[in-house]
Amino acid sequence: MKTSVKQGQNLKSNGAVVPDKREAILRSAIKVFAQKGYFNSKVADIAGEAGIADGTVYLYFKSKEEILHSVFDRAMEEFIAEGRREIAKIESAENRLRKIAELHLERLGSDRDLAIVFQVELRGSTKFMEEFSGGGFAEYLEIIRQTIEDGQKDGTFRKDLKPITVAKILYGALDEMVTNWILSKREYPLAPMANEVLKIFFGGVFK
Amino acid sequence: MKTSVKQGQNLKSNGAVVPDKREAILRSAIKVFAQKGYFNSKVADIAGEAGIADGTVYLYFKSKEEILHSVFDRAMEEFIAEGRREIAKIESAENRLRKIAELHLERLGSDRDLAIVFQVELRGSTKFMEEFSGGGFAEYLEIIRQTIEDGQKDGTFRKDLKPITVAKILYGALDEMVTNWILSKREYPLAPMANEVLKIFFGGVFK
DNA sequence: AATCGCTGAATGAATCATCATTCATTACCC
DNA sequence: GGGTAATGAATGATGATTCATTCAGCGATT
Repeated sequence: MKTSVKQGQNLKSNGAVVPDKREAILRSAIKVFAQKGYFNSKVADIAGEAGIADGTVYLYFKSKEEILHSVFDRAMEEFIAEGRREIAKIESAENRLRKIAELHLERLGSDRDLAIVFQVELRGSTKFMEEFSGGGFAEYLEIIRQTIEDGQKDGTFRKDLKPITVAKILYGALDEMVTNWILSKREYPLAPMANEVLKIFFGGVFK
Repeated sequence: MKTSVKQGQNLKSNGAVVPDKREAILRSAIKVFAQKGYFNSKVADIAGEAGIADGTVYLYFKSKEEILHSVFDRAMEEFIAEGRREIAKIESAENRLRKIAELHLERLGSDRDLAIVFQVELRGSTKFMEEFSGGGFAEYLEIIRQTIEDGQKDGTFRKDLKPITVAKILYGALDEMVTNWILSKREYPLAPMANEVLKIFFGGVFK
């Protein structure tokens, strides 16, 4: 009985249903998950937020869990794709890392709900973390690691540290910036923190 | 019907119930939460693990949530107390930070289940994170921040960065070491990573 | 151009399983 | 015996998922 939007029925030649509504569900889910957390979110909440009936959700997703999965998969995919694209243009390892850090914070900083789901919900279960580990996350970390290794080879970075460890440290520092930003009452732009992180990461804190 | 341990009934003069069993519940909860995650853990699982009846849990805790709270509060309290104690003995800011990093990784590295609850479950809800934020976590970060500030004042550390930001970066890096350690299939000692983190934190990655 | 099926999307009330929590009963200790 | 601790079966809520039913678009037919 809702607004009853005359949705120009997106059908494929075959008959499979396409986006539009699926997309709406995903957006709603991000919002609801961000607000109440995955386990405290009811499928009915998501449906309500999307302005559709509870049952409709199941025409697009097999289960509540699959929704969370999709949220993650889609975002991570885009994220990595953009990362690779941007990085490819850049010459020096230093500037590539710089770009990675900036993108990382810009992306999450521009969509708070998504950031919350990423920082908070994705970590909410070891199960998920493990899948995450084996999936997009590992890939992301690998990009950073590779860049570090490049920098070591060309003599920009010191060579007495394992690239993977260095990558984790950079990632961890960025990640913490995001988490703090999410939890902070104050509103502030996240992206500029990239520079602070990099100052330390590159030069250290010693005077 | 279990083992029926003749537990030397620890009663206080008044009549309040004391540890022993409460402690057992807490330990069991850490184990169970670590294994299945808070929301997937049944109170019955915890009781079972502790070898007591379901209802008994409620003689010691008001609710399932209170158990999680207690797990966190107790651990964080100890953690911070030990931190302060150890730090007080040390002269230089540099070495104080070194000690903080070591303790951080030693502590979590010596109790994997607790580490999992900390890294994964505590982040599983914004609600919890916020309480956490206002509580032990903020206190911990403040200790680090203060130490950085000390180091800036005595000229050990560069002064062009806000201490709080620097503190977050160090914390984030350590935190990531822990998370990776938890998720890793391989078994390796966590504590030694402190040194790696500090090398970068102090000196940076530039050659 | 009005009517008539037809098809697949959408609905939302009903189902069914899952637990957290309670509490009447029992066991234990002084 | 009296009081406290422990038990574990019963309760009650909750909420994911299902599915019988309705609805909307549309080509065919008259």
